[in-house]
Amino acid sequence: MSSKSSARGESAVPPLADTSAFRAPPVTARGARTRAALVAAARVVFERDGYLDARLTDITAEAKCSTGSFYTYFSSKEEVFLAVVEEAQHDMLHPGAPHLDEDEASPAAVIEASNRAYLEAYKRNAKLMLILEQVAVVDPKFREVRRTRSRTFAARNARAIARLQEQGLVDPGIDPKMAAMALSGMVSRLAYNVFCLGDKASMKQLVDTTTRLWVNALKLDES
Amino acid sequence: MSSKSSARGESAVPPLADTSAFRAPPVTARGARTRAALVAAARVVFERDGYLDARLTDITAEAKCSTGSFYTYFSSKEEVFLAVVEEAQHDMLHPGAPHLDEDEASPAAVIEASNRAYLEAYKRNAKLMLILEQVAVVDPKFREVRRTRSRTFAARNARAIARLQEQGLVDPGIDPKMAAMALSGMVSRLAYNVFCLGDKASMKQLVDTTTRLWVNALKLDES
Amino acid sequence: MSSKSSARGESAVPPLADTSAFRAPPVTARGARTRAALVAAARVVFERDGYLDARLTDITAEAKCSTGSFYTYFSSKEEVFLAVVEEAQHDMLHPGAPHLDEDEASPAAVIEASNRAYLEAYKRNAKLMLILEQVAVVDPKFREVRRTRSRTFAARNARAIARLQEQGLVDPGIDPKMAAMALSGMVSRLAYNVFCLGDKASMKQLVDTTTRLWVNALKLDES
Amino acid sequence: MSSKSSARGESAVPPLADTSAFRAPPVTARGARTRAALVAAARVVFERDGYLDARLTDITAEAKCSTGSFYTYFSSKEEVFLAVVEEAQHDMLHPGAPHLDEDEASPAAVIEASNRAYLEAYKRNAKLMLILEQVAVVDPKFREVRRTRSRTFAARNARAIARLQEQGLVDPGIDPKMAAMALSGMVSRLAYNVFCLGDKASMKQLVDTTTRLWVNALKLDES
DNA sequence: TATGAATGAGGTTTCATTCAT
DNA sequence: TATGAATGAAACCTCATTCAT
Repeated sequence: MSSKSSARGESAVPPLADTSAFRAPPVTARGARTRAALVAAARVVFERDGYLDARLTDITAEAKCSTGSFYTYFSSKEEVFLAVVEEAQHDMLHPGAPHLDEDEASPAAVIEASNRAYLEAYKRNAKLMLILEQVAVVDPKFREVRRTRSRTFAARNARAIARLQEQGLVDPGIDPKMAAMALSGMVSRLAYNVFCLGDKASMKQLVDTTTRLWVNALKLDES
Repeated sequence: MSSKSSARGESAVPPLADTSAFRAPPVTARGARTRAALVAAARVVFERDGYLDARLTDITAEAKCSTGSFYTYFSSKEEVFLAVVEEAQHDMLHPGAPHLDEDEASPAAVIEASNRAYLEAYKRNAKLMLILEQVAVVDPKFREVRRTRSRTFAARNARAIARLQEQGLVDPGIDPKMAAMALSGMVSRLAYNVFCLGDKASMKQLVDTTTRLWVNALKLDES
Repeated sequence: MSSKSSARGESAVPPLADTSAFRAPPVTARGARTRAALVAAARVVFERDGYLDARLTDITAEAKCSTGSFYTYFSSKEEVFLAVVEEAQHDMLHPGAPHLDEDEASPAAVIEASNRAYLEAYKRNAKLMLILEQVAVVDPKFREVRRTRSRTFAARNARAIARLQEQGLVDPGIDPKMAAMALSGMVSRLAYNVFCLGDKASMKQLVDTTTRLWVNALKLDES
Repeated sequence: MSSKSSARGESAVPPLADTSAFRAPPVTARGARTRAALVAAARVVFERDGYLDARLTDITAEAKCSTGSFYTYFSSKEEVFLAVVEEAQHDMLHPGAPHLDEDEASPAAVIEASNRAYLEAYKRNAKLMLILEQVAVVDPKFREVRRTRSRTFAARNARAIARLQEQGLVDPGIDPKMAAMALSGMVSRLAYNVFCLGDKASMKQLVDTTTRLWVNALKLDES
């Protein structure tokens, strides 16, 4: 259970948790295949049944392997869930869509692109995010996973706001960290309400509204 | 167990659920005391252990009565939880603090007072809100309770924004409903992050930031 | 889990363990009946199948009650076993047979009566003693139970030897405690070998041999 | 797996079991090394975890070889344990210490030397003896191993007592076999209590007490 | 109105052993 | 001779709810 820090290259994204002390990773190709099948199967089952109602035997059945094999790679339901969430989290934090060149595009366009990317990634992973929200309430480990996402976005946005303030484009009376926390939260809560809880709004409405409110809230000078 | 709306006089707050079909309310004074003790005990146990880990026997033990007595007043765990949440929800929607007179105070002052009242009510009920968030994910009935709160606030705010637009004080390009949803969500998500998940921010920071962002976002004319 | 000392009146026998913190004892007659049935059933199953192979469901089936009822009275297999062993231990330490009056009977007769009583009690409880021996190796709690028995006998015998030394009837060069430990061990090991492991010897041989060896070993003056 | 006796030359020690039908002994030097590493590792793991809790994977990990390799040399957990116990049993029955010359030394000195040798060998192998005691209760094959040790000592002692009776040095009223069984048991039970269960006594106390009690019990004429 | 004993379904987890490479 | 992934049966325990007293 010792905590070895695992370098992840230049990525600014902190790892979800120390997974190095868990089950040993597979050394053969067959092992890797089985493990991957289990993670994929787990995602299916978790999204279908929720965390609590997901039964390990359903996961192994879906992965077409025996119960025992599950424990070759994971030591508990919690641990597969972490593996599944880690994949999704990666997609959330690094959506494939190419970022706009911040030097060329207008700040408003950058904000719009960023909000759209976030909302679309959220939509792709909505079911899992719902489950994560539920588990995070109960399990501190997953609470941390969830907060890692929030804080990563908030920090990213705080830096962007500060930069715009330096350029004289944004209301200098604003605290970049608090504003970033509030505005990021606004977007994610909206995403949660719409994609997870079923509030009604189109993607266009979401992108337009969030972008306009960001721009207004920051008093972004669009001249 | 289905949720029929039942008028409750002039209150604008929709009831959480139809409680008329549940257990008959206590008729004797002793019965009323026992029931009250159970609700209080349930709040303690739910806040301490969470919904799923709360055991009925712990609640009855805390209330110093027998297991059987529980079923004299409630027909299930769900039902006591509803009773507990109903109390808290009432406090959230009708915080004791006197509202400013909207006709005399400036719009910004009204927004600030409103945000402060919300944040303080959230803080008082944070533990329970956390549990409710968890249960809402799983149980549609409580999802409804949660959304009732969101929509009550959003609707209230949407009306206020529309009124300010009519008075020419707010950016007419804004969709009052979407903006209200987004801005209310911003406040509640902030409250959730800080009071439930432990993010760090002072009450002053929260009130100042949310107020400024609301004012900016709406392009509220403060002249 | 707090450890309340429970007085047991004038008995010199220490309790096996603190059972007061376990499940609450039954308060109704029906409860007492069920609990007693479970203990009796447990003894049957443990003696038949051994500790490890004893399944809780076999015990409840034998006691004609549901699995759940088991957990009303005991929190684990370990705990019923303790209850069963406690009964047997009581029989071992207080065999019903009336002790000889030590003032009137000759010391050798007292020794013989004592050895016979021990051997007969051991024979009655042999199956359970075997199981206890097995469990004691693994579980410190039961190791303590087992040592309690050894030490109770050794202490009792040490006092008797010391008294005889004071009366000038026994070799003064003997250390009463070590001798008692050794001679008590001799009898119990013999009992174990014969009644548990199947070595062959008649009760008469056992009583005669142990008595003679005790008398000789202590150089008991029989004049 | 049945236990056929197979002569092993002049040794008076009966073999524990027929090992000829087990896995073929290693033919290469590497194989011999692996097998030896497994036996050594098994002793470590058995002493540390007990028989039941010892996992084959722990043994192979300790021996730094793969799971599969285990089955190249042993066909089951039982079989390694037998190999481990056989080594220890050999040490118990043939302690390296040179026996006194029975023709020259006094009988009491022979008894003392014999008891000391036994107690010291027991001390060396105490942990394993504890495990064996546990397994013997459950598995007839190991019960036999254990009884082999008891009976070997008892028989050896019975012959010695009979010889001393023939020489007129010992109480003729004693049954040599029963006395040997009882007195050997006394020593081994003492060793078990002190070295396995943690009763307190020094080696000197043990040797002095057992020797004196033997001498007294046999009414050994030391003139 | 109060009591507390009884119910019972069903998922998680373990690890000796096999066998394809 | 060495490797390590795959197998799968089997049993403990929980706790919301009922109901006889």
